[in-house]
Amino acid sequence: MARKRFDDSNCSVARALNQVGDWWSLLIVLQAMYGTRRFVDFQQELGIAKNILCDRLARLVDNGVLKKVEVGEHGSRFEYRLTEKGRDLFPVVIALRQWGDKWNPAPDAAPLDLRDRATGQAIQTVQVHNAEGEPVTVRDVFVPGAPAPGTKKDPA
Amino acid sequence: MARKRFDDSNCSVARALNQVGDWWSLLIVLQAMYGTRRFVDFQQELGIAKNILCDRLARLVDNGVLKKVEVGEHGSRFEYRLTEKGRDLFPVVIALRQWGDKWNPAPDAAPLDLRDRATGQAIQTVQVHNAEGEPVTVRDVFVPGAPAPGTKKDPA
DNA sequence: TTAATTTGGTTTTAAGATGCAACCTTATTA
DNA sequence: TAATAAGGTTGCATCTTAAAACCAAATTAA
Repeated sequence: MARKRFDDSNCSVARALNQVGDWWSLLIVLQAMYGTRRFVDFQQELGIAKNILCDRLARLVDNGVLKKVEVGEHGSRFEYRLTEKGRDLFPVVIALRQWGDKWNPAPDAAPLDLRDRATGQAIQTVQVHNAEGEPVTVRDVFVPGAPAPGTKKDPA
Repeated sequence: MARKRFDDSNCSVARALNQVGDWWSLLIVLQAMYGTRRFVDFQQELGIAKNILCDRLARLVDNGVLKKVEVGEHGSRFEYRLTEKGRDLFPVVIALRQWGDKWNPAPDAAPLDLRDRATGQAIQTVQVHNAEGEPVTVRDVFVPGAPAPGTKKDPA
């Protein structure tokens, strides 16, 4: 059977995953944030098959995450650049990267050292903040109107 | 050919995606954050096939994102609960959800209204902050030692 | 106490997705 | 003019996936 699609799910995480939730798409976005723009560069840096790269780039363009720009200097060459929608994935990618660095430290690579251009200092760990700006965990929050966790059925 | 695995990639995002980067895993984590713990509840709420759910739960347990707890009250029944590693995905999931709400607003569902238990107020949008606590975008940051974006090769 | 149901799985089977290699077309370079 | 690079497309073998059928143990209902 076909892989399930979530285009019309009423969960926005599911719909988001429909756009960037496969193996390669988010890595392509990550590479784009690192400055990669050209087909061959994506291919080499990610080690991705060309047909898959074609498909994913096209899909990301369709979804408005990337835009395909014909660069005139060399004739029919293209660049894939992040749109605002794509750049807006920055917190997602960074949060994921920090999670990976924390819980699956690289055997040989240093954790992400991302610095603010203005100050030269490292950025903070991405967290969820309440209205006062204090970090909160999943245990500190609730969804209005939803049953409290663990009380839905079969309350153990 | 088999799907490429990234267990030993030196990119922590790739390794993170190896653990929670497929379609279902992150949705399972999301459901777990909403309080779901039982096999059947995951199945019903996600509409996922049982064999896939089995596989993903086992994989998440293997990766230390969930733990499988035998609940004694009814004999051989189990609960799947988030570990600290799993709860630590909170900023990732929330950032993704907010991105989805912003760029692919639900046709019929309201955007996430997540509130701080202590204050009752809505949480903030997840952002990347510099050392001073000011939000930064992908354009405001750099990786020490890396070439500036767009200057690597074939500088257009 | 027997039958039906729930829970948590495994198996089977098809339709898709993936990776690799080969090929193709249009530019550019030698 | 030949060779190479960029950006794809096509075919094929192999995996993965989804759905439904099936299963066994533990409850619950009658």
